[in-house]
This record gives sequence, C-alpha cells and structure tokens, in this order.
Amino acid sequence: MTETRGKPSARRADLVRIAAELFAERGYRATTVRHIGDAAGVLSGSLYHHFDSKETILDELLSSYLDELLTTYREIAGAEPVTALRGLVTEAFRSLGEHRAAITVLQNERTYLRSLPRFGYLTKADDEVRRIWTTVLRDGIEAGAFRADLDPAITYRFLRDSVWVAVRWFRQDGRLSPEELAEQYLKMILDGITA
Amino acid sequence: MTETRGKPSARRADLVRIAAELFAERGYRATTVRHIGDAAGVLSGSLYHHFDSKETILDELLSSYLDELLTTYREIAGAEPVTALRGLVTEAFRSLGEHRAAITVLQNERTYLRSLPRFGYLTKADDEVRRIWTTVLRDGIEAGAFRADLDPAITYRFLRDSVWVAVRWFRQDGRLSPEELAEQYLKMILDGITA
DNA sequence: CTCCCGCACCCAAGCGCTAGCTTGGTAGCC
DNA sequence: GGCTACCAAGCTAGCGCTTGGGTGCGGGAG
Repeated sequence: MTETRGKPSARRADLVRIAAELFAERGYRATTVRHIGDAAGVLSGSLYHHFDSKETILDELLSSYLDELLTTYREIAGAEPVTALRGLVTEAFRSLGEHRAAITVLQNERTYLRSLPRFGYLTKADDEVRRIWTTVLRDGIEAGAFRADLDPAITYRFLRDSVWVAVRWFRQDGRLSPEELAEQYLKMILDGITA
Repeated sequence: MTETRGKPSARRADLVRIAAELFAERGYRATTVRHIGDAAGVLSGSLYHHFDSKETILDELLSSYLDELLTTYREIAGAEPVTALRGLVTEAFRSLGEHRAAITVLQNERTYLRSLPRFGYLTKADDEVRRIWTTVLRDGIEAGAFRADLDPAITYRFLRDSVWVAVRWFRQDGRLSPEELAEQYLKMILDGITA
C-alpha cells in the first residue's frame, strides 16, 4: 500500500496537481493536508491512501520537474555558445508554463527544503544546472562570443536569477508567449538596454 | 506595557535582530517563538514582555527597512535617467548588506505577507518603488538614453528581480563590495554580455 | 545611608488550537 | 472476494500566546 514511487494511478496524479497549485499559492508549509483534501473533495485522512506523507506529494512534484529540465538541458548544452545560451533561456521560460507550481515552490522555499535529508537531490540538481550554464558562458568567452571582462560565476547567477524569478509574475495566458518573453529577455541580456 | 511602537529599548532592538536572522534562515512562518527565545537566551513567553505578537517583531523589521529604502529612492529619482538608474541599482546592492534579513523575508514570503491586513503597506511600498523605476526608464527611453524598443514594465520587472534576488547569494563579506557588484551588474544591464 | 517601592525583565506552567498522521471500517467494481 | 478509494473519529506534538509571580536595580523619602 501507499507506494512512494511507481503506481502512476490517475487519481494520484490528479492529487499531485491539485496540491501543487496550493503549494504555489500559499507556500508548501502553509498549505495543510486539510486544504489539499478540501480542494480534492476528500477528507484529509484519505490522502494517506495515496501518499505516505505530505512530503511525498511535494517530492513527486519536484523530482519530476527536475528530471525533465535536466534532460532537456543536457541536450541543449552541446550546441555553439550563443545558440546554447538562447536555448537555455528559452527552455527556462517554456518550463515556466508547464511547471509553474514546482518552480514557484523551489524559488520560495529552496533553502528550507535543502535542509531536509529527503530533498538532498535539490543541491545535486542545482550543481548540474550551474555547471551547464557556466560551461556555456566560459566557452563563449573563450570563443570571443561573449565579453572577455565577464565573471562567469557572477554572470551565471545574474542570468539564472533573472530568468527563473520571472515565475513570480509570469502567467501562461499572458499577452506574451514564453518564446516572445524569452526574446525580450535575450535582447536585454545580450545587447543591453542602452540605446 | 508592551508598546507596539516607540520605546526603543536596547534589548528590544537586540531581539528584533536575533529574530531577523532566524526569519531569514528558516522563513518567518517556520520560525517559532521558541526558536527566537532559545536564540536570545530566554523562554518564549518572555518575548511577550517586549512585543505583543510575533507579527509585531516582523513588522518592526520590515517597516524600518522600507522607510529607509523609500527615502533614499525618492532622492535618487530626480537625477538624469542613466545616473538615476545607476543610483537605483547601486543603492539596491548597498541595502542588501545592511538589510539582508528583511529583504530575504520579503523575497520569500511577500505573497503570504500581503494577504495579512497588517502588512498592507507592503503593496503600497511596492507600488511606489515600481513607479520610481518605471518613471526613470520611461524618461530614459524618451530622452534617447535607453533603447526605444524596450517595454518599460517588462524591463522594470527584469531589473528589479535581477538585482533583489541576489540577496540569496550575496554576502556582506564576499570578495566583491556592493559597489563593485553593482558595477558588474550595470555593465551587463546597460551594454549586454555580447562581445 | 538606609529603606522601600516601581519598573524592566524574565520564569514556570499551561491554555486553546491546529498541524500531520493513524486506525478501523465500508461501498462499489472487476 | 479482493482491491481501490474513501469516511469517521481521533491521536500526539507543537504552535502562538497568557497568566501570575519572582528578581535585581535605580532613585526618592526619611
């Protein structure tokens, strides 16, 4: 009963999606199992037929997002630096649409979650993402595509933060599509805002 | 007794600082009054001699930061666009050092806090900050200092997020001073990262 | 100088409440 | 008849906060 992994029951997936919206809106810790139950139309105790803890629900949400992101990123990373950077930024915005809830939770409660043994893989994922971006930047600087006076570490943090924090105001149904938004950002990032 | 304002007792100020560090590390909601008491070397109940609620501690932290920030911003806003933008960015980084805890809490729990009646002033402050930045950007675009194809609203969010979210990794004692860091950021923001 | 009172500061104990989670049982479907 | 999905009821731990009382110190009256 209550397998932590596997068993991709449709109901189980539904419940993850329902909980994800609440986690994103109110925060993971501020969302109670009774909230989740109400939103799903069941009593809070009934959730424990599907999951053995509230953490398990979050785990399923986060790990599935990170798996997909890293898979896509590994493919993009091989390309020529400017193309790769455009790809990383565009993919980040695209993922904002599909995984808004997961990204929001990660943004707002990353430091807390990393203190939980169960979510140790968050640090590993962060490290790989950082490695991919900084490699692209370093290659681009060496190849003369990016400015030579850039610090790859600072530039990475600047780009990563600028893009991902957009989850706070990004809406899937907004007036700009993820691709258009990525274009606006790339315009500023690549060429600056000076006339 | 237990005046919410006034009476700037030294002990009271100490307690705010102690609580601020915990709020920043573990989050406001995840920090219990017992944690604060432990860190301060008193029992949790003793905190209520100084403050009438946990919210009051946070309020004192946030409002004092916002007061200072807005005062400085109003002065900067008058200058010529590029100078003003440089000033806004530099001041933001400078405030990261002095008000790291307050900014961290605001970044991580802004949406929750805004739902509390007591913290309605956060929305007002946000509005004024937005007004100041977008005015600078709009003036700069009209004056030909910034690119004409920029959307002021998107550009503002991009800049604001990029700078403030740096609180997640910025350390007062890091290898770069706030001013040096602001220079690095301004280099990327104004002229882009392309060679 | 002494006495004592008021005040700032804190302790000890516990209240009411809600959190995540458990347990035993049941309705319906293959 | 077993399996999935759920209910009804309630457990324990920990939350923010209260209450009544104690301690040391500074300052005015005698």
